[in-house]
Amino acid sequence: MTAEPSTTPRPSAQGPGAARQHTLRERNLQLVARAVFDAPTPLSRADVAAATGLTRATVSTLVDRLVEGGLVSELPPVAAQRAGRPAVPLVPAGRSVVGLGLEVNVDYLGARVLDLTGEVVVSRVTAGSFHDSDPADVLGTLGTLARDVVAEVHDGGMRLAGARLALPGLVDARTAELEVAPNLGWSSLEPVPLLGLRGPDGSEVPVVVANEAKLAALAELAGDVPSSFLYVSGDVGIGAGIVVDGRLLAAERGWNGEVGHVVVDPAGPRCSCGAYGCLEQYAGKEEILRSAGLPVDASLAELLELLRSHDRGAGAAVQRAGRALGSALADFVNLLGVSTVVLGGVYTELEPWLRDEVLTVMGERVLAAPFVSLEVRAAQAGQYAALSGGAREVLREVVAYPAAWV
Amino acid sequence: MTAEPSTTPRPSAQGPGAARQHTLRERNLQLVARAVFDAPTPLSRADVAAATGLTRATVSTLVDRLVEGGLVSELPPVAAQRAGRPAVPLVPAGRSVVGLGLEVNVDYLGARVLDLTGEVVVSRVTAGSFHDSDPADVLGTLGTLARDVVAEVHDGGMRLAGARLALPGLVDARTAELEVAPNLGWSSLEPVPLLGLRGPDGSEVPVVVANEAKLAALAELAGDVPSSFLYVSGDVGIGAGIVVDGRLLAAERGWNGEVGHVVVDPAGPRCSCGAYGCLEQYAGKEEILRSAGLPVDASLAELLELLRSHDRGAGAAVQRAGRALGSALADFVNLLGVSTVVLGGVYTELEPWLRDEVLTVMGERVLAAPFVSLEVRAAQAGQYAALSGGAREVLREVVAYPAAWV
DNA sequence: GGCGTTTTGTTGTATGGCTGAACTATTGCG
DNA sequence: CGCAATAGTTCAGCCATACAACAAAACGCC
Repeated sequence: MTAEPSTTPRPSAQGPGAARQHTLRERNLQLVARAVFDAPTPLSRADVAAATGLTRATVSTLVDRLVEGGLVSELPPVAAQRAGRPAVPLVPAGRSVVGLGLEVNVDYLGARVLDLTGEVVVSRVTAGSFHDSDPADVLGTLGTLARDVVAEVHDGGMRLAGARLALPGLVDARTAELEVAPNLGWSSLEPVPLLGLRGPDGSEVPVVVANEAKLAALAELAGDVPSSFLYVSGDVGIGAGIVVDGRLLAAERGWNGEVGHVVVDPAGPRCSCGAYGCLEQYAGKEEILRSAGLPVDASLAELLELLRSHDRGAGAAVQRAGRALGSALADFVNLLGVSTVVLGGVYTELEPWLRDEVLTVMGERVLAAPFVSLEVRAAQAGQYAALSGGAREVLREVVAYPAAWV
Repeated sequence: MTAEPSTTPRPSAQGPGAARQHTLRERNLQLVARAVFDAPTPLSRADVAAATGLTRATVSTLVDRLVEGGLVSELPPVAAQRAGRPAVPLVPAGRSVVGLGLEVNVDYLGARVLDLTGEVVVSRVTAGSFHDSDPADVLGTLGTLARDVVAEVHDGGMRLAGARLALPGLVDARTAELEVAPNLGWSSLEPVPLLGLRGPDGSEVPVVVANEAKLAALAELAGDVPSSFLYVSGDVGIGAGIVVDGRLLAAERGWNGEVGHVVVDPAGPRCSCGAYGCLEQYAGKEEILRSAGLPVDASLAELLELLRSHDRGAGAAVQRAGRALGSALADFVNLLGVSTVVLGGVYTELEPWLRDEVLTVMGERVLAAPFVSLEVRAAQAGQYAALSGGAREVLREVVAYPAAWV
């Protein structure tokens, strides 16, 4: 278990390396895997051939490999209504290869395992309060939890492809270092060794660290969002993930999407970052609560309660946040040319009260507004989206480089 | 002339199509071409083999194809200082395959031809005043100019790979339609047919339309910029190009980089776009001139004159623009995670007076500022950068898909 | 119920492009 | 002048795909 492929640098399926014979294999395996995994309804080998442009002969050998490798399963052939030999439906293999999502956030930590069908195999979340916590302590706890989960998965005969650790802060994708996580009070540390995560057979489990909002953004891809969108996650801080063609837009060191400190009003209140009038001072969770007349450590439920009872102050607070958010998102859309915005984090449940203000301001400020239809919607991935997004991302790589598994 | 390849949809070198034997050829041709074109000093066949990981045998046949196709030239073998058979240096072929850049801007139009070495083969620019002009008229004039240039190139025995038309406005990349160009007074038209451009042998010349600032951004790649940067071009309007890994970041319909209407101050002056306090109201060319005490149709030279003589008002005007620009760029950098900003258009010459303010404000507002070194520099591509950038972009595609030319 | 039709999946054979090793070409050096 | 070193070429072998023929398993029609 805890397989070899993820440790190797990466197959040259589309890398800049020299293309050899086996490169063809890799690419076509990927092509076939994508066809099977992306199809809304199970395809047969012949369908795959038609979809990919490969011949049925080639598709047959490739599919056989994927079945052997445990990435694809064959369903019992179902007699169609038309003439001809019945086709064998191909589907993603369940409970075979799985991905692990891990997360530490301000008020919980958890682990979740997904299989290639997208189903949840195990999910364990523990509530807690990790404001100004000890990294070694918290990550050690998560590591223990993760080890249990990995063992359980292993006993079930599944193979773990890898793991993603989501953290609410600035993560350097190259060095796997957490630069700073203000709301945890953590800074400048390497989280992976602190997990101490090993497979039951003592093998290494490859863990990649990433920003929480970005992984949550990827979780949306399980739904019916377009392949390019902007995900904005509101909490104490405000993070964002930019998804283009189903993949995160990568920056030099992974430090993009820092929407929380976009200028809303240079004459506004001073922000913790040192500047004035940042978005966080208008649409951050604590600021919304405060301006709704609640204590900053109040729960989202309390705010929703007020909103549902048409409380004046709460309504005004959320409207104020909506205007600021709309202004920042308009900048975002002008710069990136994306037309769909998904609201995550606390914004998900506030969406009914935020939506109108956000759309109004965006309509005013987005230059291309007359030509495109801007869409703002609530996130659909449910709670602990980053856990699912992380696991999903691991599995996306499996499908993208299936050659390592056959 | 005016070759066939660009009309075909596109070779499947990295497209999602099925990988066949000849796909290997295409990819490795591309690999070898890139190696030869990107090398700072001429490589031999053996060097290319070492750089790409292909065997010398394979490289030899591939290079022979590229030489036959006129993309690569062999220099006379120069006896090295060390032992062994002297190597044959390979270089991009000059005056063989060429790209055409076209542009209509507010006060000029022009055409420029570059060859694969990056050298200018022909360049013709005509001054004019195209504020509120007739599109058919102006594009017809440009078409005539272009036809002359194409004929000249053809008579010189060169082959034209294609053309890019740069326009200062919102261009839909899919439909090749110009949505709106405020400073020309144009809207909703198809520019390419109005050019009426045909090769001397009556063949079609494939023309792709693009935004002027984006093509100017690509021209910077000829210099020593990093492969990812942000290009901001100041003029009456303010445009931007986002370059990631040497390529423009593509949005759904090509409408990104609209930095001119980013929020600087919601309490600021009303903008022509309908919103308040847009960047253009602080750092647009006309606003800078006005606040420097010059008429809005004054030339950049007059402003520079004032600045050089340490005029108070002019200095303050540029500082004000610099602060606003810094604020907008900080948002940009926070969102995209790029650390290099190139100042183009009128900002190029204003850079010495802008730079400090821009960097100061960015240092305050960029969240990752403590961890990265932000760089702000003046554009280096010279005048009419979009002409060079457009021609360059045509040739980049030739190098990226050399299989069509061998 | 047999038989043609239709569609799926498999089994050869042919082909193109890369590798690897041997070979030729051309220089420097002792 | 012969040897070592480096560049480039030639040729057999291999691998993954295409193409075509074939086997399998249904339907339907008389």
